[in-house]
Amino acid sequence: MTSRHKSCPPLPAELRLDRILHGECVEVMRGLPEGSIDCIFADPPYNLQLRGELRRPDESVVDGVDDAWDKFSDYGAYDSFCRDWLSEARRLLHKDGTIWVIGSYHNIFRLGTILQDLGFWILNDIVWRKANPMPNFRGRRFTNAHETLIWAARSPESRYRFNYQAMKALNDDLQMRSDWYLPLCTGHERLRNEHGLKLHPTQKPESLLHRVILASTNAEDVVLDPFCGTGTTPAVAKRLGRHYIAIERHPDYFRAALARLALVECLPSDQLAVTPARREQPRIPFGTFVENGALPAGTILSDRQGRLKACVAPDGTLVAGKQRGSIHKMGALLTSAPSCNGWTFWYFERDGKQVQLDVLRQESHAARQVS
Amino acid sequence: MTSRHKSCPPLPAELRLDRILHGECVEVMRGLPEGSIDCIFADPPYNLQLRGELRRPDESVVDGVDDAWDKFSDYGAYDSFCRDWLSEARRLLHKDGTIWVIGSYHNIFRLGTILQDLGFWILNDIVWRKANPMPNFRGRRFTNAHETLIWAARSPESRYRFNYQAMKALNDDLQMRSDWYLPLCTGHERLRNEHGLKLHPTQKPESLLHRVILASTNAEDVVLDPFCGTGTTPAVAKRLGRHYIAIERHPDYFRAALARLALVECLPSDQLAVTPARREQPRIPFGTFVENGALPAGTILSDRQGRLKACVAPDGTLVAGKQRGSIHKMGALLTSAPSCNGWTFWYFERDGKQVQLDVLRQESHAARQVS
DNA sequence: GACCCGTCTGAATCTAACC
DNA sequence: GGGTTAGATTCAGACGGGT
Repeated sequence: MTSRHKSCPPLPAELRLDRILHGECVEVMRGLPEGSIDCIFADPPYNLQLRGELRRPDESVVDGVDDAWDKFSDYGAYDSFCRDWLSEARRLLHKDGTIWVIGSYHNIFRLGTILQDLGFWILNDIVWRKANPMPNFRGRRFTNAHETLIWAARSPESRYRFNYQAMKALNDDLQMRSDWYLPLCTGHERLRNEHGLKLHPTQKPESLLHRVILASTNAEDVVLDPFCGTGTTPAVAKRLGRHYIAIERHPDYFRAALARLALVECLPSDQLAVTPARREQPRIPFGTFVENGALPAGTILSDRQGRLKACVAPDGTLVAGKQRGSIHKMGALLTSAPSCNGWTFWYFERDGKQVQLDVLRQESHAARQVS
Repeated sequence: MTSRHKSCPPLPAELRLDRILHGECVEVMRGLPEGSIDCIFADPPYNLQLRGELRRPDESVVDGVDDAWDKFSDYGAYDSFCRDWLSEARRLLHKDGTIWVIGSYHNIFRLGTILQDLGFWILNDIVWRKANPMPNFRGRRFTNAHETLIWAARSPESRYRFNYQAMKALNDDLQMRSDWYLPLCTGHERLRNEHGLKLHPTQKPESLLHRVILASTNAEDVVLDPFCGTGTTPAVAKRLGRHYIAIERHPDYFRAALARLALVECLPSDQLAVTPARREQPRIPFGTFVENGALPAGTILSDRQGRLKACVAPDGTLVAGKQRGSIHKMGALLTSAPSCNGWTFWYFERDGKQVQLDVLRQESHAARQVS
């Protein structure tokens, strides 16, 4: 990529850098000069359409998002809102600039379609796999354990920046994949008010922004966040030696972001080094081997002596007589033991020999390159 | 969910099950009866932005790749094609039916938007994390290591099927998350022609369909795949004891699918069962245990901490002070909770120990199985 | 200080059968 | 079809207090 700082005329006088601006995002963006931004990160309202109160099994109430800023009358209103701010975003982007947007299934398909329709060129969709998502309390869906980011260049012709080697280094010298495993923003990082309540319902973790900014910008590039909330994007940008412009409408969030930024210092330039990636523990559910046909449903397992037998069901449970349960539970049940490691207890037949279940897991670990 | 097989009039004579149909998907779908399908899996053509040559869904080549109008017209043509087949899909779906679509960032945002606009209700977006994705050779993007599935009900009011316990069992007794780690279709599973070349460019792994079908259908449900390719969906459906209707246009794929299905056998019905939903187990009224003397009238129940007490009345209600009601209502009343599961809330004394009420019910279920 | 245990919480479109 | 009620339903991680 030819950097803006090399290929373009000097910045217009009206672009003052490293500021958080208080106001409506589209209005404020209209006041910024065309082509002046290298990278945009945007975390717009999700239009969640939540219907009622949700309680955990222990009857405690989930403190969900019920703020007015997330409510839209219908898809049309949401689309119109997004076309407006994304059009402004495209005007502000340098011709080689890129944009990141984050969302969930409620809104990400609208965002992706509008990006494509406006002429952006999608480079990747990235999955933020949450280490500690909220469970599905009613057991009616899969646990919603991820959010999606779209990374797009201003146009198909953009010679965009991608710090390939930095991403590879961040991932133990393997190419960085499109699925990122990161924890939620909790603990001390989560900003709280004087009552100890979260200040913002959806504060993003700095680790996420760290990876985004490190991947797609250079030091001294200009990063814009039109919905900056409590200031995660400008905070990480500042720490990593990038310039920032951030916009926030809500006075509480705006004040919190100002205070937060005052405490952030830019890393010395010789320390803008990568942080090590957290590797996930590879855990392989037994059901995996039923799905992939290594142990198809109907297979008979036995214990080492061949005295106890059980049949594999399509969902990875074992069945013996009228009883059904996991490999561990059934091992315990049939031996009247308080507990049992099903991986080492059960055997299956392969090439006429009895093979311990755990062998499958070991083989799978060996084959598995990236967790 | 009330199954189609219980709540609906008999299938029209024209719905002949367990067939692969040769033809254009929309045309063939038009010939099938409304509301006759329980679940649809669709892997439509991705078709966009490939190798500088753009093709419309009808395979005609779009020229003028650099022309903005043609790009728009290409998205428009793709959208129009998808609105057509998704509208037919919605007509065919039973009111409580669900649909799965799979795609990549090239098309999944168009699909998601159209699904929402047509009135489908998204339940989850699922990320298929590929165990062995193709690396990014040019080092200009993140390794594209996943595809996205959208799971949606026909409408927000659909009482859709989700085999929660089976999915939990498949994942070592933890809720199944929205990110699935599965290998690509390779090796013996990959269909090849006489030259050893892969027969279909994007054959999906059976493990993916196993999870999809197990999660969202019952045995004997009807599964439709409008773009069945080499027949992965009908093959897994048949093995798992589901009915199928599959559509394929390309004669080579159609023939391969026919040959493949001829070799697939359905699992014996006693091996098809998965962990049942507790909701679907036979209900046992609490009063049963008062009648049969297991908990005679006059028995004192307490909560787990032993702080709240209530007395069992002859009709199976509980009495505390001036208040009387079901085990659930009294648990809710005494804790000021909006609701309460009395089975797990109340304890009684047996052999000097506090035993949860639900244990009685479990013992009764177990006894019922044996008899 | 180390460890255990109980408590709290997170972008959530979160019930279904019966009368 | 609407209202009522039975009863199904949670995982990881941070934090704080007690041993």
